[in-house]
Amino acid sequence: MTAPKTARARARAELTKEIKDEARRQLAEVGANGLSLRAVARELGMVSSALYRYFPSRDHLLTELIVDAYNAIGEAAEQADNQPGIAPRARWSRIWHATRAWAKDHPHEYALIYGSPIPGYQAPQDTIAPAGRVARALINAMRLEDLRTPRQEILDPRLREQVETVAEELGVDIYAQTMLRLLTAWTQLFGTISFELFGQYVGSVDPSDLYFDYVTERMADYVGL
Amino acid sequence: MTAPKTARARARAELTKEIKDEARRQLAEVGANGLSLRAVARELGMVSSALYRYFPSRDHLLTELIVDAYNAIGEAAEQADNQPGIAPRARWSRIWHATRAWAKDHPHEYALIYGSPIPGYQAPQDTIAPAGRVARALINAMRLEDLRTPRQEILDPRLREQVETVAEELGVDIYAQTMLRLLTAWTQLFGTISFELFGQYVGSVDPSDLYFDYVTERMADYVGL
DNA sequence: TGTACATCAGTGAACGCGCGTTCACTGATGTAC
DNA sequence: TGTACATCAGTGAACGCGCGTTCACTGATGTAC
Repeated sequence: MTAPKTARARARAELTKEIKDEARRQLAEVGANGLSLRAVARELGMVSSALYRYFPSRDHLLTELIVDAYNAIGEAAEQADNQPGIAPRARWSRIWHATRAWAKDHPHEYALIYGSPIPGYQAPQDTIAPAGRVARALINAMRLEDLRTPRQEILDPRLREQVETVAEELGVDIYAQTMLRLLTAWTQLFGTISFELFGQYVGSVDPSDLYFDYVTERMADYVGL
Repeated sequence: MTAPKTARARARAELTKEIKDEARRQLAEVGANGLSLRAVARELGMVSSALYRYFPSRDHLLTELIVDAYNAIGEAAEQADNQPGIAPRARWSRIWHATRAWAKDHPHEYALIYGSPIPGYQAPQDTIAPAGRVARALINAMRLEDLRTPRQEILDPRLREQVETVAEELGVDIYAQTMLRLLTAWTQLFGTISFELFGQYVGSVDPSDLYFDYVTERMADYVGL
């Protein structure tokens, strides 16, 4: 976080970045499980043990890649929503499309965060906050009156409690039913992207561009936009 | 498919099953990428080369596990819907819950089919048919009048064509908009299960039982049940 | 401004391990006559 | 029913490969006085 001053610090920051970039490149070829420190070092013309000056272990490198990926997709979503004076429904649509675009541009990083968990790997706390950025962007796109629209739906009181806790933690004043619908739309967003990237739409809506447009609209309706 | 007659054939069928069972057991521990023929053989008290009498390669074994998993989750869905005289909406709900229950009971087999693609592995044609069984079960639960309810929704003609092709292949007379909503609900079903199993609901709707009930109902509404 | 010492990056060898697949082979089971 | 031959299952050794991590080390960069 502090600005690098010495040549050594600058070199360190640069090499750290190069290691992560090369690791990302390899991720795209062999997936998270195949990611090998030795191969990364080889590609950078270093000896494998040198990497241990930068990352204490393979898992630590993976964790950084995961956090970076959550932040990158979150930032893509936020960037799509940085234009002033746009109607909520258009903002919603822009966020959906930007999220999908990032995923299609970085399929293996996407798989790293929204695919199967890596066996033996335990996600540390650091991943939780960045993991919520896309969801947060979607909520931000909604007006207060959208969040507070009441609905006639039976709701189990224990489920209501669960979502009200989440809303509190997010610091959002949101009607429980709307929160649930947002949660469902959020699931739909990533479910649709995952199905597209992981090949489940082959033989039905593949290519999925039009279908994605369609779902974006349906889910905007669904959350009351 | 033919009944085993000779002792040799019986032994072969049994060992093939034992190999797959052991492979599934290991899948649960180390995931698809970690699945090792040598480890499977070791566990069965065989020498690793012996497995090549049963499966020509590791990829072939994986393919069989994938096909088996699709069939198992499909069968779970169908089994849930084999009781006569139940209303469509209840059938829908039973299928949703049975699918989730199978996934929770077999998280690693679920990840094998609905998680990130295995790098370097190419799914052969054999997986396509069994992959559709859950979707087919959902359609079967609906009445003809549910499938044919018209809706006032703008639909891109190219998207309409895409889904009408699917409907034809399925041999179902279904209104295009309803087909799309089914596709969305199908995505929601697996998106929700994946998010639950892959840990995305940690910190919000975890445990997810009540939330899953809720989504099941919302999606039944959504498809017009 | 110059020197002495501390910090750090990168090396190269080693440890201990695992993997998929091939191949020539032995011995048991099945088949045709 | 018995024999001769063909088929098949399983062995054990080998090929050629890759991995994460540790450790004692050299030499360059940074810091304090």
